[in-house]
Order: sequence, then structure tokens, then C-alpha cells
Amino acid sequence: MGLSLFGLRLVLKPKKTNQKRQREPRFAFMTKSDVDHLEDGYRWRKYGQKAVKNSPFPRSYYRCTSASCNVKKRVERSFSDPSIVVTTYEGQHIHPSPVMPRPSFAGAASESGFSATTFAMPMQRRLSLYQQQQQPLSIASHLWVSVITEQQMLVFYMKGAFAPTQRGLLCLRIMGFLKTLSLPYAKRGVDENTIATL
DNA sequence: CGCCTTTGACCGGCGC
DNA sequence: GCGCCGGTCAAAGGCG
Repeated sequence: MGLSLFGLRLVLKPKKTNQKRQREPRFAFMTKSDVDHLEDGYRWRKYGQKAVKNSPFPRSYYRCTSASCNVKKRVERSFSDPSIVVTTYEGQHIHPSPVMPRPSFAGAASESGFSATTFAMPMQRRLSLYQQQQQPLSIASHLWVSVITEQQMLVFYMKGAFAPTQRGLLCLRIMGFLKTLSLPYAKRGVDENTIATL
């Protein structure tokens, strides 16, 4: 915080909150995608981009455009596998998603665009719904989801085809589902049968 | 005109 | 203190 005057920056007295900038809980997911910025139902404004050390790909910083909503996310491409995009979310939205995933899901959509009933739907039915309503699915789009918590990273592998434009949304719903389990999921994990019911 | 991205400067923490 | 590094600011420009 400061004033800029003819290139001279006057730094105002910084407010001395004792809290040393505690970080909101973060989670991340990875997915194969050609596009870096996946659609996830929220509107974002990019506010920075930095080179990543030891990686040819930059990291982009986004902030939720909703007023007083401090959710941020980072997007970067994995340097070990350039076809994979890593998206990291920080913070929780204090408002509903401005973009409802599907009108037919509107009743079941919660703040995060997810509800248990939505996920209780068998995968085959969900897929057929997507196939009816979406553009053609790209076949080679198996979805990796990794949950990164304080100390641990869990990686899930979902078989199936998902439209590229829907993957970000789907990943957020998976995160919402994990939160409905009694946590910490970092310790419990989720077995294959549970994943299969997604 | 409003909203967004781009981009170099700036800032604070940390290791040496 | 100094330099590196990750993260953020904000002026300028793009675009519908």
C-alpha cells in the first residue's frame, strides 16, 4: 500500500497486524488439458505471471472478481509432463458461482456448484448426460486429481472421458465431495470403490 | 467505457 | 547487508 507520485513511491505506515499472513488452506488438482485456464464456474482476473524456476512454463495468478471474495488460484503447466495443468486454489468463495454448470443441475447446485446428490449419480448416467448436453467429448481425457493438503498429496485417477471445458468444474465438485466426507481426507484417503461411485 | 491481460517494478521472507 | 525467489501491484494497452 502506498502512493505513487511522478515515479516516487511514498510508503505509508504499514498496519502492524501481528498475524504473519497466515495462508488459507489450499488444494490443487492436475488434469490433462490443452488450455491452461480451465472453466470452473467462477470469474477470475489475472493479476500476475512469473517464471517458474527450473521450468520453461510460467505460473499465472488469478483472483476471484467478486467483491470482497479473496479466493485466489494459480495455474501452471507441469514441467515434467507439459500436457498436464496444475491448478491450485486458495480460500473459499463467499458467494455462489455466477455460472451455473447446467440448468438441470441448478436445483442441486450448492455454493461450490456441488451437492452429494449430484455425485451420488452413477458415473455412467453422468457421462450420458454430458454426452447428450455437451459438445463431443475428447476421448483421451482421463482425469488426474491430486489433493494437496498441508503435508500430503493424494492422487486420484478417474477413468472416463470428460469434455475439456467441464474438467475444472468437475474437479471442484470432487473437492466438494471430499469435504462432505468426515475429514481429514488426507489421512483417510478414498478407496477405489468410493471413487467409482463418483 | 468497462473489464480484462500484460508486464516490469516492487515487496517481504529467507539463506548465506 | 545482499541477492534470490515467490507473490503482488498498478500503469498501460487490448478488445468487445
